Amino acid sequence: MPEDRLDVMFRAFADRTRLRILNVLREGQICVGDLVEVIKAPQPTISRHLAYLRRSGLVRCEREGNWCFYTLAEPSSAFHGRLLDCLGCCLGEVPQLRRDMQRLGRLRQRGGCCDREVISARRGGNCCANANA
Amino acid sequence: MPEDRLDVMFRAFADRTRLRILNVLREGQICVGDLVEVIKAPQPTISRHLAYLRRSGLVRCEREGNWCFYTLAEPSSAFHGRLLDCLGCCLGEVPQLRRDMQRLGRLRQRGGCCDREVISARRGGNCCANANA
DNA sequence: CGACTATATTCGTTTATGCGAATATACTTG
DNA sequence: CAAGTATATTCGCATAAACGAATATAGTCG
Repeated sequence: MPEDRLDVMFRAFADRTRLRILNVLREGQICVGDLVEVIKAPQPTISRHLAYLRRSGLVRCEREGNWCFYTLAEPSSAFHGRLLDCLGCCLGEVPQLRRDMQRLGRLRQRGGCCDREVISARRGGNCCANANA
Repeated sequence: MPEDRLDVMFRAFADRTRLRILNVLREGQICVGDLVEVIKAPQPTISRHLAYLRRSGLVRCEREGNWCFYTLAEPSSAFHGRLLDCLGCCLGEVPQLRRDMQRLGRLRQRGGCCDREVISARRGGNCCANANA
């Protein structure tokens, strides 16, 4: 366990985009495309922050077909656990996080980009508003 | 209460020197000169980090004659409280913090730079190894 | 295998952050 | 008020961190 793991974790929380991602993950697993929708940031930005969070040990990623589902990692130490407690308190202090939760709720209702039914119903047009194609 | 107060607090913890200062403050109030001794960093560096911590609301400062005594601020929110809980866990994960505590202990034994007895006993030579004079 | 979708990474640039050196300020004491 | 001590701030620089744009990779499906 590297000596600076702790600094890296604190830094993860110190960036607003990463904090928002972590907060969204509290509601359970989510795929990258849905995160892009909820956070409303470009996909590469989200992926880069997710990479940071992976390296820091705060999130885990599980691939399923084309999709990568991210979840909060199980606390690996007392410190890690307390940090997640902080996360729980953030909602009360940052309106932006509440707005994210609202968007997440609406997204869940209509089915995210990796929802099987949604996918089969969809003819053309891709999931996460990639400006690429 | 500014919207980004929370980010600022997280960032306070994300710097190793500031984390060390906060950890030392858990033992009670301390003057800047003693902090310089314990952390073993130049005085302007310490003062700059203390300024950051003051602005973030994490520490308070009380002047007494020539000395400024710093203490951890009372938690101003649930979030703030949880953040301090994290701080308590850091000791178990960062050996450097334990070494700081040892230096602090030894310093307390022989009396810090603002110890009245030490001051009166001292003839010439200043407190905090300022390279200025 | 080729087209397509979802996600990840790289590159170049901008911006934020920390530091050393120098200096300023606040207070005390003679 | 002058000298001395403790602390704070400013400035210039070096490094780190975040971002947009472009591109690469991994998987699916026909």
